[in-house]
Amino acid sequence: MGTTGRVRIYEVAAHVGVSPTTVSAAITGKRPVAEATRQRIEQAIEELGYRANANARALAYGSSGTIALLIPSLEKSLSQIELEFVASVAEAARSREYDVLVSFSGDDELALSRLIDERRADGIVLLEVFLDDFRVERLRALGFPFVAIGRTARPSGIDWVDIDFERLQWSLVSGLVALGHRRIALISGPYDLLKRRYAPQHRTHRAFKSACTKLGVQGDILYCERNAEAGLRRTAELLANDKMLTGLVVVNELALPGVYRAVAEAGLRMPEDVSVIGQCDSKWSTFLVPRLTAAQFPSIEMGRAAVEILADRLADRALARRGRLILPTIVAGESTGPARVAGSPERRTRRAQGHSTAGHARQ
Amino acid sequence: MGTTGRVRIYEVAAHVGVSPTTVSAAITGKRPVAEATRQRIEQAIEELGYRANANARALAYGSSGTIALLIPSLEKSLSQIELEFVASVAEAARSREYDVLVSFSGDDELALSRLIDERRADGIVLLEVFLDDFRVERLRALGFPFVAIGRTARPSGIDWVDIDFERLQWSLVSGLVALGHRRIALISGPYDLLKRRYAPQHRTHRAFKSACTKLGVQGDILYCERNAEAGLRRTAELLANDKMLTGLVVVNELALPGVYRAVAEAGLRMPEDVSVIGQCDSKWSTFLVPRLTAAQFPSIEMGRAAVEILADRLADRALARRGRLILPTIVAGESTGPARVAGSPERRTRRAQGHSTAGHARQ
DNA sequence: CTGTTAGCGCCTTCAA
DNA sequence: TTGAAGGCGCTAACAG
Repeated sequence: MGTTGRVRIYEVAAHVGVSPTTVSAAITGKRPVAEATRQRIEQAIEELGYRANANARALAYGSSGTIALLIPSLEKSLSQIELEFVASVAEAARSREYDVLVSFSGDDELALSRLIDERRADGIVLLEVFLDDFRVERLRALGFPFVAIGRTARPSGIDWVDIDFERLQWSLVSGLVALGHRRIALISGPYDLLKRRYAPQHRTHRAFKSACTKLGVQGDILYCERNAEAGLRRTAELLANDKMLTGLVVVNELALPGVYRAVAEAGLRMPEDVSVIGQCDSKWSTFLVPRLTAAQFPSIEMGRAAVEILADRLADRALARRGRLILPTIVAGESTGPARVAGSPERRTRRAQGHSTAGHARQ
Repeated sequence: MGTTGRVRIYEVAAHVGVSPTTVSAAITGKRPVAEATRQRIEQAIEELGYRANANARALAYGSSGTIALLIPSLEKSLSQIELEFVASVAEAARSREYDVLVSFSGDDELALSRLIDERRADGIVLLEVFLDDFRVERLRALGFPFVAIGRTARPSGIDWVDIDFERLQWSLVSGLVALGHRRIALISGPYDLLKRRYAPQHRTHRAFKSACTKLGVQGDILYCERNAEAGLRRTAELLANDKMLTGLVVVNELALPGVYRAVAEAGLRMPEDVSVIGQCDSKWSTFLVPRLTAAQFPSIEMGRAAVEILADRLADRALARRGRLILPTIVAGESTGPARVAGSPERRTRRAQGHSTAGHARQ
């Protein structure tokens, strides 16, 4: 089946004794075909193993049945979160009969041009959006169908899917505060990204600060490169400089392993001495729970939603622009309050006592 | 630039005052064009923002400038390793001016047909190869260009890139034995995959057994589903049933977190009581070292090699078939010999003593 | 209901 | 060195 060298629609037509047009009609269903002929055509297609050439069809249709996933690499390494998007978008696209072109682009200008001007994709799913994003502006100006995962400062005119940062940070911070934590820190991405107005970071910071203010606790922000080494080094500094700190909110997935180790190497226990909440992919969280409370990044849900919106738009240009906020699921680990009442310098003294953590003994 | 609605080669030709043929010639360079005209053409292309329609070009050329990455999902979840392939293949392909179509296929028959019969891709990179693989057979029968990441039982007639399992297992097992371990286990994937003749698993088992035999140590094999929960449960059973076990070789990346936790929850220390060597992605290994010795899975190197071979073949059909073995880099953690001389039942007694692991105290 | 004609946008003969 | 004509394989518009 389909193992044949080169079967065109002409071969099928000749085999049945009709014109190529009729075969085309039978396949696309865009015009009526007599039941008898349609059956003979279908049989011939089966026998000859015919499949329409996608390029010829794309040329005739003016569209390629392909959506592109544009992933600018912020730095060299990809987080698990970003990679999960690929899988979820690919799967969602497949169920709607779209192919997926991935573009890990360093040069967005060129990549966009390939996709749009060369007509390689009918629509685009955009990752890693900035508050001011030239890609978004350009796509909107062109009227090219796209969905942003993340959103610009004023996203009213576009389709997007994003995390509900406000509710997420409120939920995380208020959770720590309810447990008795009074001094917490946000371990974020590098300052450079913030300066470039990387949207998730901006919204996270604003939401974190806002939550801390409303709840009356001190919340500092630590900038940290997106890798484990930086996480280790920066967190070690943080813990050494601020002995009153008892709660960490980590939104830098790639740094998380380092944070984890820094806490351990400082002789502190999780969660008794320091409670850590991490926003990360579900695989990491599986690993880190029960010591960690994890906000599981909803890559799969977001990827699916993006493709759904994009496919709808490709099918019908008349839709209103859509935005969708998604709240990550929070998997509660063994978070507890600080071992001593926060405010006393007791936290670090436990270190000298050399207590055991074997077996993750609870209480 | 390139922001224009629809610029065809005709527009460029008209703008310059030559025929489309000449413009085409200037672009492809497949026939001489006067220097003066070529310059005017290039300027017009720049001004008008012209880019050749990829579908039309593909139709005329008979090839699409696209390679496909075919990723059968063995189970639901993708390991970090598999996902790294996507990134490395995409990057390598980009530098050779190929687009990458990803296909996370459940139904390979259909996916292959889309790619080959519908001419969506010029070549294929195949992941997750089995010893007998119908995809390989079919692609070979068709003479369709492809590179397998992994290899069939007798891969002489195909292009492939694979791990050097023999040398890897020898190196891992002999390393443990040199440290004094006499009883070790391989934590592998599920039995189902082995039965289906999943190639990496077969080769790993054979190499592991062979190394154990040559070195005169007992090496058992534990089958384990590819997720953290199974890793935890199965490893806990293993440790409980075999108190003499002191060394683990884990080739199941998705189970590794569970293995790690099982060791901790059994009250055993790594590496003093149990030495663990894991074959996993570099991000995991960053997290796990220093307690773990890691064989870093060379996804990036393999992805690059695959694209390189494939691109060469697409450029020139006359090449001899190529195979390439790659040996993972081994990052040595704190592996040590067993705490007591192997052979005595001492390993487990340490548990009752309730010693501390705080700060990963060395010695 | 079906066939003929024309065109999607590019490339490649073949003449000039 | 250049242009005109024809084709890649399919679909859309128009007759019949």
